[in-house]
Amino acid sequence: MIILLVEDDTLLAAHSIDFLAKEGIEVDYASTVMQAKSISEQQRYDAIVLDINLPDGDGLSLAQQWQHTRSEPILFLSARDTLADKLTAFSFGALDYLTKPFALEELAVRIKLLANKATPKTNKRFELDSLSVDLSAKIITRAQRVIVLSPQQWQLLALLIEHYPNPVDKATIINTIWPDQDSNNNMYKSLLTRLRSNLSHEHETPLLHTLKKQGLVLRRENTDE
Amino acid sequence: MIILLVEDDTLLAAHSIDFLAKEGIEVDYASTVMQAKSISEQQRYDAIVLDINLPDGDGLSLAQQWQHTRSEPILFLSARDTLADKLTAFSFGALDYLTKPFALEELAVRIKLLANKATPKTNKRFELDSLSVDLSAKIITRAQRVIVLSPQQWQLLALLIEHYPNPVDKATIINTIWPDQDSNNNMYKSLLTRLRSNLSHEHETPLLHTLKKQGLVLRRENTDE
DNA sequence: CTATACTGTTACCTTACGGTTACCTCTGTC
DNA sequence: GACAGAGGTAACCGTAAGGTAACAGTATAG
Repeated sequence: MIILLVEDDTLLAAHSIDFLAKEGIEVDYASTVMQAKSISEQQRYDAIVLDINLPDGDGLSLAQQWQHTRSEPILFLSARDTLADKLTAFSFGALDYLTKPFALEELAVRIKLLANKATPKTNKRFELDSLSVDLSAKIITRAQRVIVLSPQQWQLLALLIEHYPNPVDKATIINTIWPDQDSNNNMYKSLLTRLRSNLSHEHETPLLHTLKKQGLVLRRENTDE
Repeated sequence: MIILLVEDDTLLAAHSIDFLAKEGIEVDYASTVMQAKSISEQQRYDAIVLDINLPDGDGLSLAQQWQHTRSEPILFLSARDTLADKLTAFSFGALDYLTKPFALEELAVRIKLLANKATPKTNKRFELDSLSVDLSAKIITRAQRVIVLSPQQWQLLALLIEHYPNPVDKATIINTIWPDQDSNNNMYKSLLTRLRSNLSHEHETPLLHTLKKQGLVLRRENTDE
């Protein structure tokens, strides 16, 4: 079992890593948002433990960015123990929240629980029509042809796959891809056109359908009459 | 979503039930171990919330008994906040542990998380005659034929399904679909005609019936008053 | 420093959604 | 029987939401 720990208190981190090792939990460690991003690039974890206060940003926005590109369960650590803090964290995709100071034993137990819950989701492959997506390797093919997507396009596709076969609300998409930006409808339209054109070359059946006023779906059938 | 709450503090229980109801969580309630056992006999829950200290036993042993007979995720409540207490609870199969006093909001969030983990999203379906509606995926079929509805028509159909098998008052419909607008009766009539024509092509039996002066119903036959 | 890719921006096109109107049927009441 | 009032249908059409293409600014690589 391997987790990612992002925590700027190096002493606490050292103790944690030490203790978790005894519990059979391997730890990748980062002390800043920047580090966390680069370290985690090529790795899949069983869980991610995020401190909220970090020197170059905060764990919350990091979690938000990862919410739809990564599938790891997230546990937040924070000295802040007000209800508002906790609710915010959960709304950012946290699956658990531990206030400092905490016992390392409890952290270990909760990590193990999160990791166990996540394991049944080992199936990391998505198939629809002639489209095939490897979510962990980030490789997409359509009818034997390899497709390369830009970061934004990948984010959108991952979001749609995550909700498949249900549609995703346009507002949700915009909030996910442009978390802080002012929501510009044109950016959304452009992104959509681009993803569409990449996913279906030539005369392949379109897979991205928008339900007016309701959102965007990934489906096979052409729902025309 | 329905949960089982076992808690001997009736005041706390009442508040909790009240609050959870507002969050859309239905609660079966028991104040003792005995009660909990008999109430839960025939029911499957999305999660179980157990107080540890109970008048006729303790939540821990209850959890232990259920460990192999029931599959629901368990969250413990307790005023005891020592590490040992927590570790014990987790070793008895707890998936979460909340120390009293706690905020009802946090309880609600954690319950929802537990319930989600347990149930890998099953979409809500509605079936009537040859009509089949997937409310999450927003797919409608009538006798294998896919039906596409406009946003307003969706809203209306969803509203009717929500109240099925009861009729929905015309005023309610108008207020739902045109919340701020001035209620124009013609708009209502148009919408209704359009939805009807979409739902039953050709000679299929009509499913939308208006009961004079009472409202609109989804029904198989016109079994009027 | 050039080349390339990615994304934000603009301008324009197309479609079908939904409001409007006109007219029809049916039922009940005086 | 005529009229009122509710419910139902069909057609018309302005408009906004959705879709596309081309351009520009910025980064990143080589």
